Amino acid sequence: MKTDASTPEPLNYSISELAREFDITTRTIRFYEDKGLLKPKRRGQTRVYSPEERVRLKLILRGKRLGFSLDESREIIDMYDPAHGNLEQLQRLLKHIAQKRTHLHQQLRDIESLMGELDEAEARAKAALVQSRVKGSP
Amino acid sequence: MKTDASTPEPLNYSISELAREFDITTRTIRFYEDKGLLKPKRRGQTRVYSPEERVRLKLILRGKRLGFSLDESREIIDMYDPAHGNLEQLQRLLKHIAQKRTHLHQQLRDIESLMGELDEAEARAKAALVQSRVKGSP
DNA sequence: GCAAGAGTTTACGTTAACGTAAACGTAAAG
DNA sequence: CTTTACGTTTACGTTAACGTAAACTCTTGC
Repeated sequence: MKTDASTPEPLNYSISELAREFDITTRTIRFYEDKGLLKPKRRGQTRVYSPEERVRLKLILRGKRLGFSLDESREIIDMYDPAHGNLEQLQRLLKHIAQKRTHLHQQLRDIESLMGELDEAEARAKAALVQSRVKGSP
Repeated sequence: MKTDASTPEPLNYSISELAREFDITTRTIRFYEDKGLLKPKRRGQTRVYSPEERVRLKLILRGKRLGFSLDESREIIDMYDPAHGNLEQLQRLLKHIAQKRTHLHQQLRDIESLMGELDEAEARAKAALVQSRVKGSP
């Protein structure tokens, strides 16, 4: 049994469809291609994006939200493919993965700190707001 | 009772001390000052950084780790001070805080996804590594 | 008294990540 | 046939966040 019958995968996307979906410009998408992050097929001279390419784009944008450079996003995306074969590269890949994990852990700590501080800031603001009402509306 | 006797606060820091501690250049620190993120005192013409300024610097660098621009970091730092008095600004501050929280939640989701994917990638790599050993060392 | 070391200002250079615009091709609609 | 919509390439412009270097000041140890 082939696990299908779930998503009817639109098979392909145009550049403007992707631009609309992710709220970016076509210029941006072409720029990513220039940088080697995307490699769409061509129908004539027009770019045609497969679902896989769409996923890559999503990964790039997620990377951006985490403050990654395009090069970093490329590295991460490269971790997905069947690991370039040889043994030495696999070792490096594992190291690389470990590094990224460390990075993410730091980000987690940073976010937790900031969240807590936002809580305090909000509390102070609300307190000040009450004061301001007392003095403001007699 | 004054809650003291804990940290012997070095009282002040030179620009190069801070640069060393946070592993950045003095140029970077001066740049942040140019952009209005730091306002050290002066002893003569030399910059003198208080513990408070040091904290601001830490906040800026944490912001960088989270992919924030200097302007965003400035906004966040501004949330800490006694909320500029008037009522309307307090409302906006609260909205602003809510926005940042939303942003952080998105980042949390992104990190969780990426973590999971790193796990999978690592598993695949390790599996491939085993295969490579079997074929590689007879 | 002077060389070394730390600090300062001023200014031009650089890189990443796009924006913006010109100039052109192509296919469907009226 | 020509307008409209979408696509393409090429190229110059822009902004953020520093790097790099020159030219100068101050203090401190020898």
